Amino acid sequence: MDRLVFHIDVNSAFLSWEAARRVANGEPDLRLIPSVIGGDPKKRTGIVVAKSIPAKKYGITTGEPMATAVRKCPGLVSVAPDFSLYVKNSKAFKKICKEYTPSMESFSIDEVFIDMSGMKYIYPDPIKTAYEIKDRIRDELGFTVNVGVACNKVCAKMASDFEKPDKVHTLFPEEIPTKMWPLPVGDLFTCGKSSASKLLAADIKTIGDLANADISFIKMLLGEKQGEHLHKYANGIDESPVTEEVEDAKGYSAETTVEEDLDSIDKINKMLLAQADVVAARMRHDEAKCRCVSVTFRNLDFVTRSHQKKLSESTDVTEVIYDVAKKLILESWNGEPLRLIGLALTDIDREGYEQLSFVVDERKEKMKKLDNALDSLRGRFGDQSIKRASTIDVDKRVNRRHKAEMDNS
DNA sequence: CTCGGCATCCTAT
DNA sequence: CTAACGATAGGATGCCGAG
Repeated sequence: MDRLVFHIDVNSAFLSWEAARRVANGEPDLRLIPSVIGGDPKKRTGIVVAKSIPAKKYGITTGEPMATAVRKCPGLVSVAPDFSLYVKNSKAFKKICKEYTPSMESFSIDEVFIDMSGMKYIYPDPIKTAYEIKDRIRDELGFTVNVGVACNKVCAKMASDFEKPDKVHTLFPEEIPTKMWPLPVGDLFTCGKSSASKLLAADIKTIGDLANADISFIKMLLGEKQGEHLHKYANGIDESPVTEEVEDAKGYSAETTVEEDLDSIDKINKMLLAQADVVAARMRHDEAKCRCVSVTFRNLDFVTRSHQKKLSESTDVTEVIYDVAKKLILESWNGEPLRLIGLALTDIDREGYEQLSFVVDERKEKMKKLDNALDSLRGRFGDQSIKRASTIDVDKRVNRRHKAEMDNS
């Protein structure tokens, strides 16, 4: 039995949400002028996160440095991101989507899949329902979405990416050759830069070329998994279910591009402590521990390296994590200046109770109490309220925006 | 030969 | 003139050494 899946995607989400707020305040509509959401163009970390359609006409692309965007369009209006606004809008948008079926998967802050297969009797006309959802979001919330209607997630996602904004598109099996196959192969979901260039080198230019190519040849080109996936996607095949449950995190990480290069072990360690503090607190909030710590760093030539270590025992103690991180950087950093430093905790352990040992490690218990005290203060006053004295001077460089702020009410 | 550990690459929003 | 450029997460892959 064929499924019925919708993919609902907010058009230029961050920019639309900022624009909708301004319009509600009687201010001009950012969507009608060349505008972007992005960082400070004077800082090297400033990139374009979202763009208006007029900005796109100047050749401005998502992800490009703010400085080049301004060069392409001197009058460009740029607005700094406001994450709390996005969380509010995201929730409102998902609430409407969820009214149509119990089976909704949050794919990102601005995208959902909904499974409408079981809704045939309540919503007998899928296209009409798709239009209704789209129009309700526009009229009630003040921003537009695209809806893709298909038999599986990949086709629904490809369909929602057709003409924008404020559109409903279908991609049913019989439409695949005409609507999807003519597209450049790089437009296929999960066909990124690397896969696209390998395929192009083999003269596979369109999704149709890929769909009709020999599967074992594609696997040879792209590797076993990626080859299999892309070949199936190109043929419109995707069995993956729409899943409501939010999966537990498999890792916690923080990385920071610094404004001033890190050229001493001291500066690096301060960053690592600030990151250990933030990332371990997030992990503890989820009642998780990690068994692996890794550091990542990037030099001025953009060469990125990483070094990791598996622990003999899982931990959630900031101090332990920081100690391992210091050791890792000591073992792997060659002294060259760095533009980025990061800390990741993986190999997550969610087994409830830790084993009681006969010998209680007093030091460990004390550190744990300190962490708990810090966590509860953070819980009450927010992440910013408490800092270790030694990290205060680097703290403003640490980006504390994280998933916990995004998810969950 | 298989497996775990590790470094790196790829992809997404 | 070029290339320049985020944070976070998950998965894949290739290599190496141990058993």
